[in-house]
Amino acid sequence: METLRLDDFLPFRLSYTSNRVSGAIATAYQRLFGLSIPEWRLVAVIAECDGTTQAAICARTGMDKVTVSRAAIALGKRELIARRPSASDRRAFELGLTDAGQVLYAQVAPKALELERQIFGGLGAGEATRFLATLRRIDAILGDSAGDVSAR
Amino acid sequence: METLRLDDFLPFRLSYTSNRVSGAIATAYQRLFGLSIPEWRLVAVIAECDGTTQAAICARTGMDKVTVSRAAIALGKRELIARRPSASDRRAFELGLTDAGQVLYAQVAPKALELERQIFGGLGAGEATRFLATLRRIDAILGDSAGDVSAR
DNA sequence: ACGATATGGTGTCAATTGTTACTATTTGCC
DNA sequence: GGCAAATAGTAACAATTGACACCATATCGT
Repeated sequence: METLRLDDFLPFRLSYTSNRVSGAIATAYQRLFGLSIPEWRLVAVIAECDGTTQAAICARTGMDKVTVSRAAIALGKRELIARRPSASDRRAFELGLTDAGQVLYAQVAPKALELERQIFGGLGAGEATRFLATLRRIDAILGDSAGDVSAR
Repeated sequence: METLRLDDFLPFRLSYTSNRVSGAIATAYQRLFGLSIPEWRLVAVIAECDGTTQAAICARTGMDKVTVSRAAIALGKRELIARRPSASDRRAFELGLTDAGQVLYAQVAPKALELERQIFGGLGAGEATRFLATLRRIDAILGDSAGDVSAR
């Protein structure tokens, strides 16, 4: 039997490292801006693409629609985003940053890039690029199948 | 201002892919063996290293001690692991697989390796190796500092 | 045009997860 | 030897998360 060593088992190591990175980032955002990870993701997506809807954010980020809904409500209450009823679909909102949201984003975005550099800047030349490419290849292998590899 | 694109933002992509992989694995283990991810990790560690204690498992896997405690109790109830009071430290248990646990492990381990191959086998030659090495480098960068990058 | 079905979004509930506090034992220090 | 501080493990609680049910609107087939 081929042996199994947890230390070399890729799904474990991936989860382990990812959790550490997420923890570090989450702490920083909470402390600096009072934003949870879902909330800051919404801010980032909306800044990139004004007028998106919650469903579009779900598709793009893989977050659950309930998570997105809660984050949107919270950001709305803090008046960081505006939720205008969509003209073309009266069930949906078009999400946009308010002025306050744009001010926040102007602080958040550079900080995000700085954190990224702190963590991934120590990698060798090309290493980060290859790493990102491999992550994308894994996504492709998992496919659009909601991720149930074992269902065959 | 250097632009921030969520699609290229490494902490996000890492979390995204890791969640998909974990989800796939978790579903498979739940369905096949009725094991949660913490539980199957305990089985794997104990199989590798008979007589370990819960604290050692925490150190090795980064899991919270409460999580480990719960998993150990659950596995004990199912009589997959035995929890013998440690001779040298009467607070601790020495954990070991029962006969039933070993039977289970003999099924679980090959399946784990097969799942790993299904997901990571599609990567190019050396790509998986480099990927693992990069994960370890990231761990090293984060250091032992409980992961608070922002605390400076 | 109209009924069936799908979709955007939210409320509610259950399960998971982490936080804090606690007991029992051990270790280090005087 | 005895007391302070640390550690192994657990319990009780709080917060996060996701699953499910639901309403309003939109889309599709006929």
